[in-house]
Amino acid sequence: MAKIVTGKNHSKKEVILKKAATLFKTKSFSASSMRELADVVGVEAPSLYNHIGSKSELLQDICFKIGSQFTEQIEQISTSDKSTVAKIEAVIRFHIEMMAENFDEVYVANHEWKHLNEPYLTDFLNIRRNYEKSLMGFIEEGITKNEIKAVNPYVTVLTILSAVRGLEFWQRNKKNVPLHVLENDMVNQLLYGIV
Amino acid sequence: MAKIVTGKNHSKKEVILKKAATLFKTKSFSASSMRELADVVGVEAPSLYNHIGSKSELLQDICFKIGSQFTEQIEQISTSDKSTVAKIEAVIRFHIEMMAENFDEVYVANHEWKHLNEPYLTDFLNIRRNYEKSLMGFIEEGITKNEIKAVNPYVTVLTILSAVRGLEFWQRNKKNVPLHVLENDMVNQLLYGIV
DNA sequence: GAAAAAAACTAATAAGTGTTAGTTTTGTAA
DNA sequence: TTACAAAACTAACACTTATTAGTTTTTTTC
Repeated sequence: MAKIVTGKNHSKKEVILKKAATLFKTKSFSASSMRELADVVGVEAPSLYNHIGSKSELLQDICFKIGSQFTEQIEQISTSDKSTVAKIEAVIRFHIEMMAENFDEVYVANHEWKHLNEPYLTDFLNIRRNYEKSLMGFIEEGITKNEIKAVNPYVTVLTILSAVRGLEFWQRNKKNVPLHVLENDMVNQLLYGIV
Repeated sequence: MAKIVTGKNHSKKEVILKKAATLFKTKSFSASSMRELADVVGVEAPSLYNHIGSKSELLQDICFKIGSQFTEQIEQISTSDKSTVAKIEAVIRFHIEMMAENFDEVYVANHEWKHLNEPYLTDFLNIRRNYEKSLMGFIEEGITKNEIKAVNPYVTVLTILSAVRGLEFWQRNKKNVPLHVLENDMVNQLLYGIV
């Protein structure tokens, strides 16, 4: 009889969630089966249900855990006394660090949210929309204060968020390009350009 | 007995491919069934097989059609006599236009290539790697010629490609932000920054 | 209009899906 | 040791999956 091995400070559900994130990232949510997940966890598929409610619930937990971490952070940056440019920089750096530390979960939240059921799908999209609004607020504030060029705030938010989201492709080159180089160069390009 | 309606200059396979791209974009490749596709096409599922080889083949066709369009374009830009900055700008603008004109296919190629079977998966990744190398060549050339700051070329490529890939999120806001504004502002931010 | 080819159909297959029921084993407290 | 709960197991269900076989209908060609 196999057993779920839990490290210290990790419930069995957390172990399952972590392995699910890795599986969903690698194979996508829909193409991942509960039997495959069970294999990775080292247990028979039905045994998973002693710890989790459903396959959907796994996706929900991953997406909202990441979602709330980002929300929390941007609220903290909002209420700080940084300059607007420094706020934007802080957002970019936080994205990069989240990507570095919670790659699988962030990847899944970014790519597989589409498979959330209602009402979670709507909730998740609202969280994201609010996040984008906060960041857009920084941009607008920066333009008002003449700290930032008169650009279209929406396009700027789109560009920044897309750029940091693309960090998933960096993973394979981790060794060649260390984190701090990536962080500094990306911040510099997005804020000051390359020309 | 239902029938596949083909507009002029479109084979029945092309009709299926177009609808498949839309379906795969909306629901993801794995979560899309041949029965759903058949529904959209207006025919029973087995009838599709008179025109296509398999579900996988649909994904292959979509990915490689888009892949070769990008490859062709970057080769053309490579052999042009533009300045390096102008070359980079041309790449960004081409991405935006491709996204605007072939949204579904580009989206699927960007998101669902993971589900390609071998040897197609390897081939596709090679195509992408070569594309990235070409773009990286422009950056390196620009640095050598002092037209571009001394940045890390890999990070720059990553940032640019991620930004343009993120245009998929722009679709919903098409009406508020017209294409030429998006194009100009994104080019400007990536080349000249926002500060 | 007859013959051939293309493209639709129905029926079926084998494999895989998430999940439940019921049972047995394991770990914990008294 | 005994009782109880947690967590594993096997077996099974109801469905869905891509795809094939075989047949019928439609379209094209002469």
